[in-house]
Amino acid sequence: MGHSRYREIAESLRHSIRSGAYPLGSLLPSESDLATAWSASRGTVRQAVALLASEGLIGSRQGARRVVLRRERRQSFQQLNSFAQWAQAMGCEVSSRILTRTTRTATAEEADRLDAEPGSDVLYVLRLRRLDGEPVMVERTVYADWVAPAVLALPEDCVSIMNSIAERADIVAHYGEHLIDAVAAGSEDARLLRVRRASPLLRQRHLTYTAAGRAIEWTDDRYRAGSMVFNVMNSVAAAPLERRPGPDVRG
Amino acid sequence: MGHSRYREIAESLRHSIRSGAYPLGSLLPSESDLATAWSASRGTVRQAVALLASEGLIGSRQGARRVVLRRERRQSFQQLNSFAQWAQAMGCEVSSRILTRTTRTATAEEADRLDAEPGSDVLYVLRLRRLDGEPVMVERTVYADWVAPAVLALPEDCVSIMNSIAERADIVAHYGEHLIDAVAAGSEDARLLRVRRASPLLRQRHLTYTAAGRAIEWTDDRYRAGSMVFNVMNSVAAAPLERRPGPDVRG
DNA sequence: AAGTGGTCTAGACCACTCG
DNA sequence: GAGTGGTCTAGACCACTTC
Repeated sequence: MGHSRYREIAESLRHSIRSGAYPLGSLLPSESDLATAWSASRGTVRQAVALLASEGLIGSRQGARRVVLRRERRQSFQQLNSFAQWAQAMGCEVSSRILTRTTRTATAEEADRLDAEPGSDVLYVLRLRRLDGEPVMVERTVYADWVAPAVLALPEDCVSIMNSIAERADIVAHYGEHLIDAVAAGSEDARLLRVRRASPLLRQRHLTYTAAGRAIEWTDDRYRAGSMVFNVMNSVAAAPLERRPGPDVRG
Repeated sequence: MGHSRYREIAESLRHSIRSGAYPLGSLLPSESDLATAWSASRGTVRQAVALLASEGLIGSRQGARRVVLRRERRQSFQQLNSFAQWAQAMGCEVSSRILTRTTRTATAEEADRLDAEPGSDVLYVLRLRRLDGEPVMVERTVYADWVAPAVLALPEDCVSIMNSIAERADIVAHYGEHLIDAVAAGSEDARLLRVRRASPLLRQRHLTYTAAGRAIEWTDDRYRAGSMVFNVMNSVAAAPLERRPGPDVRG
């Protein structure tokens, strides 16, 4: 993630947008103007503006100047994957407690998600997570067997498991897949989050992979309604988020 | 969306991945191999694989071959923005009915979202949407005043309002911003969706813009729990989705 | 008609992975 | 050390928007 010419140009444009030098709805300079201003080739300038477009800051259409759509940058991979890093970036005081940590046989779905043998062992972890002291999220994770020893070695108030196993065991997340829907609180959810049974929760299930495509964990996170919102920008050129039919669309 | 060389290459690779010629976890040919095979330049090949990466199908790391992460393609902008196009692509029979269509004064939030004068008029539309006959989603939309005439002219069982106003009034959506969370069903929601009051619903609010950045509509869609799931893939290189704090994170 | 972004080429050097 | 992807250049032509 070192410095490169196009990142430098992108960072400068990002700063100009954030500071209001290019207000919302205004037009960016043309590619050739930027190229001469930075004495870079047009290709390099295009890499810079493509980066901003992928962050949702600007939009482009053939034949017209690029337009400013947002002022602020979208958050990083780490912040989407890690509750702790998201919360800390927002300036909230985050705390976590592991309530259960047991080795058990994987269910059929868990084995499938983790790409493990049916009937093999997984490590199940139940955690309650708080923001500024308020219980906000219940997290239920199964870790693949090869990750389990690193997770078992952590203290029960560990703030970021993914962070810790990256540092201590060199297990690093590179890709993630996320499924987002709404569910009714079960009795355990209700007790831990201090809400009524069957009240609405926002659920984010996610599967995390290494760079080589090996599954690390499969997680079911449930947020108290009102405590979190997911946000996505899209355009005709790119639609990162997808809808899927739920299991009971038909009757 | 015409054909171009890199789209042609991307489509071919996408087909090879889907058909299993490149199985999950396998490595793609190198850029130079692809370039000679297609007698294209390396730049063009890079555009093709960048497209697949943006769809979440493949991952890349400097120095290593590209790896296959998924078999299936992510859906399009239209399918994220339009319930009708999403449902039709899945092969469901979709029907809609407009229950209310009234002109009223915009609330402060609506005026803000639509970038309109406070106190100006908007068109409010309440719709019930069904998949295969089952009520699945309640949609509440406010349209900007300049869009209202086109919407008022549509029949009450119009399947896709965005589609219709694109064809008839040349009002075309280019960008969208989406906020996803969970809410409890209100009494109107409960009656229309045939669920209990306060039961969980998945809410997708979205703001739609034209190519010039002008706001078209601000919508609150509520799905019966279990009828829909949002899906997103991310990587260290790109995180399209973002978390946000909800209004009541603090106590 | 002029300006702008979209596509494409044919090179080059560097940083990184892997055996 | 060989192979691979990441970055960059300096051109070219085309499609589209704008006036």
